[in-house]
Amino acid sequence: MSSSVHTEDSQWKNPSNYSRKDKSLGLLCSNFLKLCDREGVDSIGLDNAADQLGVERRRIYDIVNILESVGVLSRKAKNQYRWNGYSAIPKAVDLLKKEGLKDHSTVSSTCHNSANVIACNHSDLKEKGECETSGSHKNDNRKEKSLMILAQNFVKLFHCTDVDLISLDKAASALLGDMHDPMAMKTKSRRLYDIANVFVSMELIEKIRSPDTGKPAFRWIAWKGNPGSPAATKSDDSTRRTFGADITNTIPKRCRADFSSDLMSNGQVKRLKVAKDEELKDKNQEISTEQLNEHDTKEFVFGPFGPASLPRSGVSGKEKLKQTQNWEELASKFRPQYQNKAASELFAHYVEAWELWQVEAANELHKQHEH
DNA sequence: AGCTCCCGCCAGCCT
DNA sequence: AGGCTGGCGGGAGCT
Repeated sequence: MSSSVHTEDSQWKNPSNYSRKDKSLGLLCSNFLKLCDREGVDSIGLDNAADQLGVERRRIYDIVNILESVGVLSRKAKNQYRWNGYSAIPKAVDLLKKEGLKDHSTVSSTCHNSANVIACNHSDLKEKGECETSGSHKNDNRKEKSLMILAQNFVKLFHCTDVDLISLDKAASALLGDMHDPMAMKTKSRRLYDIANVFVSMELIEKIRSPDTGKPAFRWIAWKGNPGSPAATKSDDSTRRTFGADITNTIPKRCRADFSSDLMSNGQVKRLKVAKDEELKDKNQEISTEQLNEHDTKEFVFGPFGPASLPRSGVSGKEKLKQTQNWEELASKFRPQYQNKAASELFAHYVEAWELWQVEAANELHKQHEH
């Protein structure tokens, strides 16, 4: 099968034109997301993805593990992952946040700072209550070090601590806990780069240079944005690397005015956003379930909106219109954070589909009233 | 020169 | 036993 998702894919096979950025995890992630985020895609086979993306399977593991950490994917079976979509992120992050805050209160007596609290927490979304202090089991030790757990802990750093900007050093040492062996730090940094590049390509975080140290630092931007902060309103290209994940980040950083009010604090904005996202997700799940019930199968699991060509769900016209209005209201308050090209196109498609569907629903209701 | 991170080896797990 | 999964660190590209 040909690779339609490679951007400029001709040169990367040519050694003379080889550029490292063509193989970056961030770019690969973007391509992988393009591959998944399409009509009719419900599950993803790793082999298939690797083939289509023209990379070895090993790289796909990295991507899926990180995506799984924020709920975008979930493992279905060996070699098979379920595509949950971007709309799953807020819920997953909220879960992580709750988990992180809960652990903050339970282990804060043994951990010295908020960053270490995160590192002390070995649990993940699937395996709660397994925070073993000894780390005696090899398996547990391995799990603790897994990219998914690291990614989740990385996310927690942003959501369970007061810090806005997390430096590479700080993140690495936080993810390491009390251990500060240089080699371990180096290893952790490598993994951190992997995770960060994927998150950057998803535009969940951005990488900037710390104004104080000039060292790289990360900021959560997906919806925790502070409207007044410089990085939230303009792109700081001078401080950003131009290869790797940043290749997908050429567009100035998102405008968050749509879902952040001047009258609200950061926390309020975030809580509101999470609530909205959850509501949106719940509605989406409702609709998806109906679609699936009515039409066989695993055919479609869409993102936040269903395309116009979708079969009608079983809800009544009135309910449908009400649902439509709710969605419209939500859509007007909330704009997706993913402003890379693929996500923009996808969102444009959803909006268009949604408008069509809305008109049809209104017409149908109108007809019912007349008869 | 130091930072960044791709690449693939290989150990552990699963079927 | 063989395939799958993914931690890990060497070392090359990049700034």
